[in-house]
Amino acid sequence: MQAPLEHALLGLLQQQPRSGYDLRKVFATTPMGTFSDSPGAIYPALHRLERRGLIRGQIQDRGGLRRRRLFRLTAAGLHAFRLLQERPIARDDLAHLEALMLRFAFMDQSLGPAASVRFLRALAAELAVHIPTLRVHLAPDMPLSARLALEHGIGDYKALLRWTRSAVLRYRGAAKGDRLS
Amino acid sequence: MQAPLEHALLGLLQQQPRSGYDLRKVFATTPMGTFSDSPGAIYPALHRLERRGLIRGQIQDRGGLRRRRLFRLTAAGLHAFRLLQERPIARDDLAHLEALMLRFAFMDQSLGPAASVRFLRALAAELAVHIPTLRVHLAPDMPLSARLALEHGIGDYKALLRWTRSAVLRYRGAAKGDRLS
DNA sequence: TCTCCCATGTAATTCGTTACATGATTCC
DNA sequence: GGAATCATGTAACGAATTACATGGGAGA
Repeated sequence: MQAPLEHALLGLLQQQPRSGYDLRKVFATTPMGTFSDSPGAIYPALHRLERRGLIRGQIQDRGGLRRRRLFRLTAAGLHAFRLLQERPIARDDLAHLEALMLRFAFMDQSLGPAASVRFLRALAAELAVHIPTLRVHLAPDMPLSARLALEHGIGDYKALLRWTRSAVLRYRGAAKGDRLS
Repeated sequence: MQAPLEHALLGLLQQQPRSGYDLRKVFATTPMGTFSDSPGAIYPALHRLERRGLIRGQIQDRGGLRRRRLFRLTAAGLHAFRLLQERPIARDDLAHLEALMLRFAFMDQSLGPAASVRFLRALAAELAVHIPTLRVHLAPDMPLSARLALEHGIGDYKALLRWTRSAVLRYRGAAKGDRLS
């Protein structure tokens, strides 16, 4: 299972049980808005995950109000989600940074802080290799807008690399804070 | 036509005539690697664009070597591409920055530097409205990885805002350079 | 001969989009 | 009474993915 939507759904359901409507609201109102909140995307995806045994929906009858289905991860679903979270960072993943960041956002809850730090280090290593390959495309005769766009792209990866380092430091700080309290 | 792939293909064909294979190589070897270079994506997309009269493929018979089809924009295709490039920046576009940057990369060639500057200003205005709405989601009790990911997202938009301003200055500098030379 | 690169295509399947359909409750 | 919100679904269509198929040339 490669599909980013299903990955996101598993991550959100791992946090807490939610209904399809709850999930739609997450996509409609939070920074996870890269995903569509349309019912035609979400309900079929939930049914697929349920058919594969990764989630289970429980109908709630709440006197009067329309019934809703609360979905939660099964043991198999939790396992599948952890596998997705653990998978090593590939070269092509750098072309989809939003997906990587979403993965990282769920990292503490799925695999714990130590895995988060490992993820940050692996990401930094990939970035260090990738960034120099981008500069090659900076030709002297490009249109200015093309050049600026490419410069922005490179700057973006460099900023991400700086972020990975500061994020590792934040984990150190958090660990020290734990010991002190 | 909303499809990002078709938008990218029109942009690349507007730069110069290319074959399907040429286009695949662009996606495989340049920073435009967000798009798939698989033949199952590109050839059908080219056929669609040709059926709609936006591009025209000319078969080259090059004694011995396998024939290739060189595609170029038609007048209708150029018009359609300009419309795509001109379209105002919408709120939801901010969730897909890569698509926006790609649009900008083609801006000088499709609409000229004045349009590029207008685009940068419009983008800055949208960002100024959008960034404050993200901070709301920084809750005190988030897992650290989630918090760091969100902080990165916000920092990313802020860096983009700074970039728009420096890019406008680069256009001013370029104009001044033109006058001086 | 074998592999790599050039070059174009199709078929099966899956997934997302748009639009439509339904139905209850709350608030004005 | 009408609009907004809660809540779940389906149908038609379009498009991407993966995998397969084909065929020629160049160089080891």
